[in-house]
Amino acid sequence: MHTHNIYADSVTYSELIKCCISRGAIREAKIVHNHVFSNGYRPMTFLINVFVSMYVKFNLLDDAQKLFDQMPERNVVSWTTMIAAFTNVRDYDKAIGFLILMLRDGVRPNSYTFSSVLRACCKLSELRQIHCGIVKYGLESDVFVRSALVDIYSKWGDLVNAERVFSEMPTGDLVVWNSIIGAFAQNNEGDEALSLFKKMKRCGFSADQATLTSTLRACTGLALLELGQQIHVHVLKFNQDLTLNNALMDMYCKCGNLEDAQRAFSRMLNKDVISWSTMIMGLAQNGFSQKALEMFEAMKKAGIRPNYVTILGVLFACSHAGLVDKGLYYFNSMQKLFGIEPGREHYGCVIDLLGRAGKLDEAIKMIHDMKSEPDAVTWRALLGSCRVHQNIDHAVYAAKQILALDPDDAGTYILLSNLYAKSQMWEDVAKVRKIMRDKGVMKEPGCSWIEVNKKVHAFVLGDNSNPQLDEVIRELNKLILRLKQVGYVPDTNFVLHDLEGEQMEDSLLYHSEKLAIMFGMMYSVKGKAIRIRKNLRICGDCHVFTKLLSKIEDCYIVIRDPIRYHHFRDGICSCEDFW
DNA sequence: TTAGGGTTAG
Repeated sequence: MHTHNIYADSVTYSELIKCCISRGAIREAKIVHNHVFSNGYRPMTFLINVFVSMYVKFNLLDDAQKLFDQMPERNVVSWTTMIAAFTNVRDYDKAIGFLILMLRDGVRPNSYTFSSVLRACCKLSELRQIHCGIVKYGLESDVFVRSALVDIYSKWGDLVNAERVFSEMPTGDLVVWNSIIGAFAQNNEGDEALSLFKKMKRCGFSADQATLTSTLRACTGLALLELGQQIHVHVLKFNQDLTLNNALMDMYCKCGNLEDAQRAFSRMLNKDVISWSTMIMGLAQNGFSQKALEMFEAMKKAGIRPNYVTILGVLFACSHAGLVDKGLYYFNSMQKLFGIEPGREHYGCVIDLLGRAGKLDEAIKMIHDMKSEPDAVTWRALLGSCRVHQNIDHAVYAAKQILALDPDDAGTYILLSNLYAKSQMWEDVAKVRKIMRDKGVMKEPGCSWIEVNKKVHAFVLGDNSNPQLDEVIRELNKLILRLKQVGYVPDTNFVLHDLEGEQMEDSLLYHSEKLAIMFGMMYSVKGKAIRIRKNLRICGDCHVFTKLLSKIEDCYIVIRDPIRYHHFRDGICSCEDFW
């Protein structure tokens, strides 16, 4: 048989190997391999490629490489198979190394090669070089190459070039659309992601799992519950897609709708570590710490191994419920119990945990004990606690550390100046304000969003462009009067700077969340939850205001700030005034 | 006739 038609033999062998691969028959495949290479038979390059890729598919990369090394000649497929294999196991160095060897060998890369190797770029400059290669070889219009380019530019945060690759070529398929929608969704540009989603549908493409997952992520970022619910309808078509259901659950959690999140969670037949971690973190951020910890126990019982992120959720729950001992227990034993080395973020949670509980000295000690270098986020956790406990000395210390690492951090200047103001240290307030002016550091204006009838309404402190603003303020004034009659006193401690009396109270009265809540009360369906998302953390006065309001007007209000959620009902907030 | 792109939790 060996002396007859080599080509016909090769085709037969490759069919045989395909059979082995589809059945996962490694032993049989190896027998075929040995047979082919015995008796001095010299297989064609394409047949050896089949064996190389067979070993790759069986995750036997060493065997694949051994065979590759022995090949008398290698074509573009041989090289590309190895490059793709290294990229898939994240051995990016080797993938790029093989690309260079391939070029040196005089083999011309094609669209398969580039679509595989792009993920292996470890910096933007490397990516630019490979992009040049793509243009040079005339492969920039290949849809596989384009989707890979869009994706990798977005992973490096370069949305400008991602968008350029997307829009400068008229050709495109669903995956290219998914890449660009995912690019914006992953970089917190939900609005743009959603508008591309609409555009995609107008172009006649229908959404698949990946599209819906990214679109849900955009809704999650913007807290668009109504739109998210609309997408939920389409999710049902892909009933048990794990990734998509995880995204759906997260959307409900981040929109403060825990009932639907839990409903989605319990409907899932398969749950992975992300499903559980999402639910744990979702419960914790919404103030249901106890439930989050119960969920963690259930997860372990279900035999799912916690990972780095899971433990962050657990620590977050402990810290926001004031469970110091429990949190410290998990932190101190995470290595032993789950084999997870505490990272910077875990330290951040524990510093927060200690700080909230008023153990500021222990929190500082924890920072000094950290294995990794503390970063601005670490110090901010401490500063937040100093704010809660009004500890000026430690606050100044923490603020200095933050500003050394991040000199333009407006939030830190504001926090510091608020602390000084609260302690009536007006000279220090003025000093901080002066530094801000000199450095040109601008305070991010407070902004709140509310979705009513699938439309998003934004309220920004000091911005009068909203046409309904006058009406909202009129109603808000009436409401404030009613609240004052039942004991509401605006807490001017939260107004920074040098305003006095009436004026001081004014800027506080119109904080963006108050406007958004008022708008919600005026225009959304009565009895329905009023859900607000805001860009800054809620201030103490708005917190008091909203609690009282939920009681007097018998309404349910959910406010999501950048860190956590507040559910106001019947005069009580789910955070138990601890945030 | 072998090789390729997009989706989830902090």
